[in-house]
Amino acid sequence: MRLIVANCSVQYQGRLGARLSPSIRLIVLKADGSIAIHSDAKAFKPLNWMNPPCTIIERDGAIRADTPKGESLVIELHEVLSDTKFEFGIDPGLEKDGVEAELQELLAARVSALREDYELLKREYYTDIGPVDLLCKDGEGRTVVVEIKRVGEIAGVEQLIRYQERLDLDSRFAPTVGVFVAQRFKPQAKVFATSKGIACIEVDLAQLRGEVQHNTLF
Amino acid sequence: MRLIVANCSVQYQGRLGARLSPSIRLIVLKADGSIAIHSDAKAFKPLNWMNPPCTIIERDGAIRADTPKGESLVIELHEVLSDTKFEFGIDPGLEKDGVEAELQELLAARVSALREDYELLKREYYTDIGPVDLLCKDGEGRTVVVEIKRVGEIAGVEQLIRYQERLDLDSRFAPTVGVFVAQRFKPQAKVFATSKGIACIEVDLAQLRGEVQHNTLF
DNA sequence: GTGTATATCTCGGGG
DNA sequence: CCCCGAGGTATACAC
Repeated sequence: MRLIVANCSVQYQGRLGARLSPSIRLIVLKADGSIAIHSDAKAFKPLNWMNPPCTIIERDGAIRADTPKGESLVIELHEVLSDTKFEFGIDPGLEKDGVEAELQELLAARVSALREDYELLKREYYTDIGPVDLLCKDGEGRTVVVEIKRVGEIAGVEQLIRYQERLDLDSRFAPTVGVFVAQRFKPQAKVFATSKGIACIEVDLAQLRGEVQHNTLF
Repeated sequence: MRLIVANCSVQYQGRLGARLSPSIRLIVLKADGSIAIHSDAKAFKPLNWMNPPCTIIERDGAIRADTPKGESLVIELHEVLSDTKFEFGIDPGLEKDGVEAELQELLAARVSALREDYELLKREYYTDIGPVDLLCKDGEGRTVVVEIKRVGEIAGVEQLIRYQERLDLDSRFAPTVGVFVAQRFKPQAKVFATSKGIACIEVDLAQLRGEVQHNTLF
């Protein structure tokens, strides 16, 4: 990783056009060929950046990066305050928990937590318009399409409806029942889902963890 | 801006849980109180981060940040390779062109580019479920709801349908006509839109710029 | 490669 | 505050 602190101007042309007039900024050149230009505010987003693969040329106080797709980033260095280089090695990477995937995993292991008579048919059932989180069968033999979100919003309801419409075309599944599961629901999403005949079930991650743990132990 | 290169471990607890086992990384502490931890790959996304407002405490070779909302980030510094500080001043900021807003502006200035008989009623018409990009009237006096995207995808069609359904409840507008405008359409989105009776119009940004320019000049 | 969904999304704007 | 939508979204994953 190479870190340059410099007064610089930047120009990006590609998916859109973007310019940075002269100011002091941090320029990060990473081992994978990526470039990021940061101001002294906002942790997350660089002002400008370039993703690999790109060819980087440096000369005459300027750094230029071009991608095969025709994007270009030009950094003019007016005054370099610092220019250092470090060897990092390979990062072991980030471990996460509490994302939607874990919620899906926990619910797949115990769909009866949603409703007693549910039985899991398939987790991540792939339709040609995207994957259904959980496909279940209820006590009356109806196919239940389950969409899981951390936060239940309108877009999730629409996603669920798309899947239902798709599966309703298949005689093995039609007519389907839709169930929207989340740790928290936006009120509008709940209203919208209900108006479409979709049940909203609020689940608690910590509680689910405990239940599945209990299931595994005994 | 303070730049620390160090062998460190990181733990985040908040919206989810995340851990980083020991490795060399770049830690960026910005003037606004934000913190970002970067590995030597991927330009855009930090491995871990913290947004302001947060209170940062440093002691015993550890940096700890807490937000009022109960998020916490703990960085343990095992070995510091570099620790430098720079004054940046205020950044003049990023200037962009070619984003959706420009497309919307250009089309608002000349809705007849979409269809000859269109007349603009209102740009950014606010409904209670979100803003309609352009509200127009066609030659037959029908209300036209226009949704603009740089790239036309299924989600955009659903957004448009939501607005239409909302405006169809209003006798001043009902029944509405839906028009989906983009510089480029995903085939699925086109199929879906057409099946819902929504017209897809592909526009060219450069051409629109020229036309509006022409309009302004003569 | 395209297509789809997720994200500690971030960021900005309006009410 | 929240809600909503855009983003050069990035990133992961299945087909």
